[in-house]
Amino acid sequence: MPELPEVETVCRGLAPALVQRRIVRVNQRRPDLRIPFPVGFTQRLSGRKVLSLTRRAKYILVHIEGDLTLIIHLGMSGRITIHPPFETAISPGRFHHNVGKARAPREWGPHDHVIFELDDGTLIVYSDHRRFGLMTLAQTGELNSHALLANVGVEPLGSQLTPEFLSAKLKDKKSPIKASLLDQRIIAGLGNIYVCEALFYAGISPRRQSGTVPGARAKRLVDAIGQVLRAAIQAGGSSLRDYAHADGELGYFQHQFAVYDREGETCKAPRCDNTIQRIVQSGRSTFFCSKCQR
DNA sequence: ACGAGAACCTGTTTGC
DNA sequence: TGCAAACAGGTTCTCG
Repeated sequence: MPELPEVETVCRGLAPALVQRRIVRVNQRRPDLRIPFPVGFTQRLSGRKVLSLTRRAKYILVHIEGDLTLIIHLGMSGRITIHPPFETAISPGRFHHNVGKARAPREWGPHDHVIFELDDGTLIVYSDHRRFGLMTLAQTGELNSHALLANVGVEPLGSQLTPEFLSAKLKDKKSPIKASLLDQRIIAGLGNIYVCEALFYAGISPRRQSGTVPGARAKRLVDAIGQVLRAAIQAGGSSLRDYAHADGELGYFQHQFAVYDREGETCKAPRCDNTIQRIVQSGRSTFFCSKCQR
């Protein structure tokens, strides 16, 4: 899934299609994703106008008139695609453009779980084959206290992520720094890829105890996190297997990772000939250079 | 209270 | 070639 840069990219891609449009119909094709859809999900959205889109951590927040916000999480494999009205389905999951003709009745693929129809005929399709994603509704005015958002930490690209803040959070922790950076209650939005990448650029071993990071290392880490995330957003998010841009293109940008998924390959640091290692930390792959990261 | 591991689910890749 | 195991961007629950 999408980590913060991918979610940000989806948000930005979705906004022009959604904002100021009215949702005319919602086709909810199963009772749940990771969690059940809320009662009245389709009815509460139908006929309402979308005011704006924002992102908090890895959540997409679709703000809708009438104090309503649609909260979307893409999980590991969630995608959102935009299908303009002139597009016609040729088979489940495949499309071609057919300008000027009415939309043909279409079949949906087994993983197309929610289809939003907008007042200009555009379809917004949420697909998620692993179903680790979720959608729910909240009152816009009470978003910050919503169970899903109440405990998320600071935005890594916001002004709140400072070396002092991070130092204070890590000070008494014994767990490896890798685990702390994945903890959404501290920094919201980092995932497995960008944690590996940020630790590499900061020159910090993923195995290092969190409590030994405060100080100069925390400064390097904050800088590295910002640098890595900004670069990824600039590049339009990293396209991996299950991720597509909001416009539905598989527009394949091959992100150049320094360490992620590069086990056995040579370290990219200027004068390093070391081999990237893969280890498993709390059940997830970590990639790092044991010479550059201490 | 904390941290590691399992569970949730399906598809793809890897290894024997 | 074929089948089974391992693995995948995340979150949340349980157990020690």
